[in-house]
Amino acid sequence: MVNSRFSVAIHILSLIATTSDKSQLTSDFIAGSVNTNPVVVRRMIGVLKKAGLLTSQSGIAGYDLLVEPKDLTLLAIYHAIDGPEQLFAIHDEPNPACSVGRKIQHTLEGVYTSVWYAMKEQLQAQTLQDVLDQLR
Amino acid sequence: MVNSRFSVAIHILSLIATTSDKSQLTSDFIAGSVNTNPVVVRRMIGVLKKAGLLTSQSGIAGYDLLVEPKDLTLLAIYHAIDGPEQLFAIHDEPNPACSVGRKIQHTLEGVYTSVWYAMKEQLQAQTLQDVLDQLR
DNA sequence: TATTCCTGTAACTATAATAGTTACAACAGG
DNA sequence: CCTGTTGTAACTATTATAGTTACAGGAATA
Repeated sequence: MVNSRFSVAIHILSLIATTSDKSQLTSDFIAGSVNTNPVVVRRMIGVLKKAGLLTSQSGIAGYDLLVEPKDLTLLAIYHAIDGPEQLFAIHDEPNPACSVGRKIQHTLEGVYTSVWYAMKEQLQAQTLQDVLDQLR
Repeated sequence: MVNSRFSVAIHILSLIATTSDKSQLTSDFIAGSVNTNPVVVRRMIGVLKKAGLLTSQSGIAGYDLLVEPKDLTLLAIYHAIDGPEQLFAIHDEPNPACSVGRKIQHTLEGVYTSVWYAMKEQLQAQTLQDVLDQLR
């Protein structure tokens, strides 16, 4: 199972999208909703900011989305947090002297790529707005 | 990224399927092809055996598949090694006092389920025989 | 200006997953 | 017996993840 960063990122973005009172929207407040540490939140927000999904100003409470929820696909969020394009790890340096070992990496890459594409399609089909609609 | 057990399992099963000289097929030989420790191989084989995919006899070299490669889907292998049905972790105990926190877990479960189904379909569509064909 | 609240970030710690390793009991067959 | 093998428990090393402490610096305001 992959880590919970993707979940936390979606949670944070949902809060930013739905909280109208910006002065309330501090990393401390967000951390209280996510149930984690404010630094973990600020760290994640730094990543999302770097990816161009939101803005913030040092010293001032509040964050703003730079992309409309309906235009923000879950795939874009996934990429923002640097989610891997390969779901399954492939073991290192299988034996090239063995006919299976020689070709297994390339073969598995093909298999995993088809799996990843199917996943990708799902992530692209859903936006932050869809998530917000379900949160109501 | 998920661990490499799935890759190792497929590698091991491929070797068992393609090695005709059973006396050669020891955990040591397999470990040499995978490039890992024989105990790691025996451990994994124990798991696959428990799932009913192969047999072995204590003290005797050689393993035998119990399912025809063409009938063995990658999904079955994935399930055998207890691959999680949920790809992404969801953070624990979001704040129920917050409207987002209250519903985020359920919402994300729905999102991740649709992603998992797409993945599942791909894993079910490919068999060990497909892998063997590509290894040639 | 001093105070307060906030962001941004570095550095450290704790925990858990993963894989690798050592060790050894038990089985098979010459 | 002796050798080579499987099956398993137990331990270690490495890494990823998340949580935490600490603090520099911006912004607003009394």
